[in-house]
Amino acid sequence: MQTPRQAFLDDLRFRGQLHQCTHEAELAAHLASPPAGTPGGRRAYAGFDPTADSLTIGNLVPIIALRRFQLAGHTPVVVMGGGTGLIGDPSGKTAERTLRTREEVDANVQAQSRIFRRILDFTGPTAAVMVNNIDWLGGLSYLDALRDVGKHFSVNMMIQKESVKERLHNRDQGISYTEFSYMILQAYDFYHLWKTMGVTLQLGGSDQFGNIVVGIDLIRRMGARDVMSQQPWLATPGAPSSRVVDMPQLDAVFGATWPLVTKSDGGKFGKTESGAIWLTARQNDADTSPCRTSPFAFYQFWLNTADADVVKFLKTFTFLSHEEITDLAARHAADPGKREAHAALARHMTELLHGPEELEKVELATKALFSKGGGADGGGDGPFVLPEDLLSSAPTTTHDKALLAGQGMPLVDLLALTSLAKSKTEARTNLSQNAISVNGRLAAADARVTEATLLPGGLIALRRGKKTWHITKWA
RNA sequence: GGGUGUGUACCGAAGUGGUCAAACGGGGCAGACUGUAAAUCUGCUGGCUUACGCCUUCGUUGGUUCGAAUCCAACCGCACCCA
Repeated sequence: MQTPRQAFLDDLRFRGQLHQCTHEAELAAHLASPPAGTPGGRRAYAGFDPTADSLTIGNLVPIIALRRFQLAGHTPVVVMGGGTGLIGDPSGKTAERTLRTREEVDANVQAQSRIFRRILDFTGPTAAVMVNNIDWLGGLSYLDALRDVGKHFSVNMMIQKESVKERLHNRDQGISYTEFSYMILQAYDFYHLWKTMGVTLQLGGSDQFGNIVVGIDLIRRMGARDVMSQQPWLATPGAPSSRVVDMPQLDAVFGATWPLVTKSDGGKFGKTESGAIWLTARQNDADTSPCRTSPFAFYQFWLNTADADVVKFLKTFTFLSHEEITDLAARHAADPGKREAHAALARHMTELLHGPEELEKVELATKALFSKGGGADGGGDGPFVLPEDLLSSAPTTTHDKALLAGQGMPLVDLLALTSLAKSKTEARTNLSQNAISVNGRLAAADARVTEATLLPGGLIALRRGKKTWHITKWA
């Protein structure tokens, strides 16, 4: 019987989340046997770039990987790139990045930490640790860095790296010395975490494998000195020591990567027509304005996962057990139309990021808007009931109530003022195609809105197609 | 610095004096069918107009012409080659 700590890698493998891994067998053994007196197990880290004040679902994979690590009985370490974020990672980027100011980066680090507190457990023996690499990179002197760190890097090796090579051979988009050095900083991060906190594993996306290996290399080189001074956590009696006899502890440093998330239709994961899917709805807890991605939109994103992707996403993103996932996959195969797997995915993710209360609201709204005979598609019987969530998630505009007096105004004119149509012509097109509903009822091409159209609260709810809503307020 | 190309709508790409709001493909939006999928089919895709039609647009600015995306000039951008 495996212990949870051992099972970490197998879990990742089941979920298709193990792409590359250094010394897999040794890593498995390493995870299985943390030294006595360390209830927190082993320590692994993943880095995050504070380029925005929130994270998108593209960033979800590393957070979830850390949480899996934690659930397996180990200690996750979140490294906020407050320092590296000032530089910018050239991986996968075709153009030099714009530099952020230090204030921007600091603010982003603060804002993002909410998300980590939500998913990771910061209490108990395996309490997650959050650190900011500005704390050690910020104080690094240029000369010291060149002497102590830079000496271990061969430029010949660095220019072989894919992320750099691409930019070197691109005639009109070169790479600055700044971004070229990014690799060194990331490697130094790993070294620093290893030395001061005993972090022995770095997790990252497959595009990070090169950087991770460079970090491992650096630890082997710089660490040779440190071993001599007998760092206590390096004395790991249970650790495998077969590889390098004279320097066993230095061998116990690992990297593992997951594959980049792809969609079956080749589209970019995490992007919709209306932009990226964010993990938070608001700028901060005090903010009440609708922005980012509402819980409703978040839920809908997952619910609309393509059939071909749904099982993969369950494996990648949820903490459901292998049995539950296998079961859902079977049910999905048996009756795709029922969309049980989609619903489970959407529920799980929404609850994880937004909590049970929000999930409940979102599900009510979904039911009201989409189920047959619900408020939005009532088809004539009973008053239209506007789901509360729509008020906060749908785009809203305010208009002068005087426009509704008497004959009111043509619906065409109103649509052109909303996010639903860019011009009257477009509005007319939509109307003639029976795409527009007012307060849940299909609207005629020559329809007008009057005071009689108003819902309680002075609102009129417009819908284009099946899913696109716009709320108008009248005052 | 020299040469040769090239610039058309959201993107790609036809169009080389009137019949051009500009073929075709992709993308987008909507409808039908379904499951709030996928695939398929249909419509729309510069603006205003119930409509006839009108207005603005083919890198920019001028010019030739009754008439210019199309011809001329200058300028700007981009690509490749030479230095």
